[in-house]
Amino acid sequence: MSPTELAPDRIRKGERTRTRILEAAADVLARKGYAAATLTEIASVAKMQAGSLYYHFDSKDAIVEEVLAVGMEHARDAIRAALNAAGEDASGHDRLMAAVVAYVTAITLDSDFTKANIRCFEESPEATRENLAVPLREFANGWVRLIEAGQRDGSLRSDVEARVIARMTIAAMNSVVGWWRFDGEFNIDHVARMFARTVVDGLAIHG
Amino acid sequence: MSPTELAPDRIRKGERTRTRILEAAADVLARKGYAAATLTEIASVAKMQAGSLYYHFDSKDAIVEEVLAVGMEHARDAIRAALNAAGEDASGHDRLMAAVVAYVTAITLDSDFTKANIRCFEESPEATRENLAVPLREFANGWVRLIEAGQRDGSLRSDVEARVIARMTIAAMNSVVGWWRFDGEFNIDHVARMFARTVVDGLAIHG
DNA sequence: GTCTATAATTGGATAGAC
DNA sequence: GTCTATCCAATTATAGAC
Repeated sequence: MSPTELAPDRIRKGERTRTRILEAAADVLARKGYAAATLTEIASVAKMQAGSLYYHFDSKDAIVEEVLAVGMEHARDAIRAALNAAGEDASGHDRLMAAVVAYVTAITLDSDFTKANIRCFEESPEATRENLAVPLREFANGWVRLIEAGQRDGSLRSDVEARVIARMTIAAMNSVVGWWRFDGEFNIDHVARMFARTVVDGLAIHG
Repeated sequence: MSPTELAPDRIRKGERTRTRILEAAADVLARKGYAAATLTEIASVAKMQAGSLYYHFDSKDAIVEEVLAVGMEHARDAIRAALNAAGEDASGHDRLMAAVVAYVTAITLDSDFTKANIRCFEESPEATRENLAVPLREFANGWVRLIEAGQRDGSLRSDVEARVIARMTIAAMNSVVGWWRFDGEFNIDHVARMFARTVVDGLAIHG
């Protein structure tokens, strides 16, 4: 907190504009995908001109990268909260179930950041994907650890490879953002529970 | 068969070039995605110049559309063959299991056309997706019917919505092309059976 | 049928006024 | 901080020679 820093409300103003741009970018990226998302449209949604974006960001890819990173954080936070609610001593099966329901709910009902991340990560340039490799791997590893914990405590079947099933589960959950609509036929909580019942109970040891 | 048609070997020659272009396009589309696949690179792989493509096709999107359509046909054929082999009187559970193994195998080991379809369909222009809406819906409906048949004959659980689980299953299977490598850690037949065990046995009625 | 050359368009990025 | 004007690179598509 040095005396040379800007006045508090001036910081907030600059931050607000930056946030407005990121929200606009998340909206456009989620709807159009990486390549079709133009700076002109992002600026338009943010109610400014394309050139003005460069005062706040160095490049299109810098904007995209931050949107995707925020999307991953949102998802991670939602899962963490659900796992804390479930408790450390719940079975691996029950914790995986809770994580699936939380994640599916988060990516459909929450901000556009998670949707943008899911839709655009694979389409984005290699440099962007490399910069996000650490949080992405951490995200994937979280699912692997959940499954492995269930295999260890005997609540999930052990004759499948946790790393493979984790990838499969993530893809299955992510697909929901491609077709689910808020005003559609299915209640998202209903969808999330069907997923959990199929994938998680498919892993369950029945007895 | 009018007398004005071209000589047979001339037809074959023209067809071969056309096929070479489609194969080159499938290769590039599968590796780079829709937007990053340039006509220059497609032409280069097909050993010709970009301008020459226009003798055989009207536009980039015409090429893309045909590649994606062929990809869907390949996948459909692989599934059909497996279902025929399983037989009409196999249980819904066993037929779904056979279809999953066949499809996962097809999209990883077969031509680039299926991979291009899986990677590029969502990124492709709206007009392209609309033109392919009928075969796509037919593909999805095939999985729904497989699941519903199993629910009717009592071999699959009925407390989930077949349309939702079909979409989930398709996405889970498609995700394999994103990470599986021929020379990687996992045998694809092994992966396919793990998927079938998890998703299909997750739907199974245990007793 | 294929090539070379080029038109036409688009979209990311920069410069300078205000 | 934002705008307007403009540059520059890339890419689809066309024209005409061979």
